[in-house]
Amino acid sequence: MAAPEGMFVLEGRPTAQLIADQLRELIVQGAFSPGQQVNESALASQLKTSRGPLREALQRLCQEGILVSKRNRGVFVLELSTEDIKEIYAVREAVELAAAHILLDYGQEQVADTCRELKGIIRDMAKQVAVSDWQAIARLDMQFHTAFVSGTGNTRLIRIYETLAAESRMCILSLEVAYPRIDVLVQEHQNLLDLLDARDRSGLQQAIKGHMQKAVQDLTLTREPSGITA
Amino acid sequence: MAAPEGMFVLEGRPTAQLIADQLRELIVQGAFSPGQQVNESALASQLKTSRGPLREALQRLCQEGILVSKRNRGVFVLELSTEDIKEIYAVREAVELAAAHILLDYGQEQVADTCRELKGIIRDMAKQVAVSDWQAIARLDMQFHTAFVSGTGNTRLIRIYETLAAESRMCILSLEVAYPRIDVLVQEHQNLLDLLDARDRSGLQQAIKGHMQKAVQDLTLTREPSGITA
DNA sequence: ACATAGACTATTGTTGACAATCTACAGTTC
DNA sequence: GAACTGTAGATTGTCAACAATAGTCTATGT
Repeated sequence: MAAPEGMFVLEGRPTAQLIADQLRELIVQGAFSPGQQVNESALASQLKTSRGPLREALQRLCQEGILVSKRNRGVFVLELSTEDIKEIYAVREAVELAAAHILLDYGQEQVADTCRELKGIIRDMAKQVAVSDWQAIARLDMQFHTAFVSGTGNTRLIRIYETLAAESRMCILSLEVAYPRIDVLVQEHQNLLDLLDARDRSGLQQAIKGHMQKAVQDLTLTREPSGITA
Repeated sequence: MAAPEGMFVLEGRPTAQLIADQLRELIVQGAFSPGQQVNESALASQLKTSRGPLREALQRLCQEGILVSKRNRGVFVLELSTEDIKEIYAVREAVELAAAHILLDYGQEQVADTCRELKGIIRDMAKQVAVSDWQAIARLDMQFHTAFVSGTGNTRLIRIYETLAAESRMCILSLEVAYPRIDVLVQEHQNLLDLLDARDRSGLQQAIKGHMQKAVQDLTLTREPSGITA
């Protein structure tokens, strides 16, 4: 018996995961300041739940890396160092490069859906750039890259990237307005899309590397004015 | 006041993490059969703890992917499909390729420690091959690759790879003796080490790709005799 | 005045009991 | 005999109270 279309099981996912998703969104939106301790009891009552499920959710976020746990001390919001930023973008580069290769191994028609989705995101991005809604731009930026990786259909790659996306949003958030080149932003993503659509493997590869390198530069320069490159 | 050398805080890590590590090792060693339900109460008493901490540990393992959780049903040991195997090795390839590039961007002397460690692992592997201790061989195999990635020093990349390593061991376990070419095993890893030591970037790149491709072939062929390659 | 020892407080870690939900089996009806 | 409904058992999900730990503040002695 096939379930009627549009009818889905109520809350099929575990509660802890739902709470974790909610909390993650709060954190990447900056509801907590970096380094701040997360009080279990307070949060539990705020989210209308008990400490048990909440602790399970915190466990998840600790493993994802956006929270850090210290025994008998509690959990704290991750403080990002320049080292962290470099790490995050190095891994993002690796994942996106892999995604690019996987996508280009597929046929043109299989990539079409992804291209269409990316195109839509770029259009939305352009709109938000016109209004200078930074929060929305940051979200769409990550949405673009997440959609790109999702195109591979590799669930593990996608899961990994979602974690990286959350951390990236924290990076961007932690230094406020960190998009020094708004005008280039849309153009740069459009370029990635064009290269994918043109199936230009080495071009796309180079573009991804460049995109990540620039991001790290932008993010680290505002932190360490002269750049203490070890 | 710096803590005295060699003296470490008793159980500095959260309990849930310790339990998770213990459980992961049990699962990877095959103490549970794939698809089997994990009974919380039973496990809790076995591990001399309560259901609370145990559930937190299970959350961790669910997120890692070696357990799957169904609401109001419980958690079950992951059943690996051929699709899963392809996914896992695709991501492993991506991570190891990234690790290779990062390592080769370092200086020769920085890579030396990693090479030394890898050499030791290969030596141990050769010993276990002589005795045909499959469990030990599987462990050393993953230890080699984990050490390789650890050489990068990128904590995020390492964490990702540890999860993949656990899943890989489950792959190998689920089809019993899955090393059809014992003699080549040591040689193949030695080859990877030599290429790293020689700083042969493209050679190492190709070797990693080949290594992973062969692994997927070995693992999937025993499952689907004629290979239903979609 | 400074350092140290003690108690105090706030927060986490753990436990056991209670409630909600699902699967399986048995009984009933067509 | 087959299909459906209702009940029973087991297991997970949730909660609130208890215990333990780390950090802080104060008091005391040198």
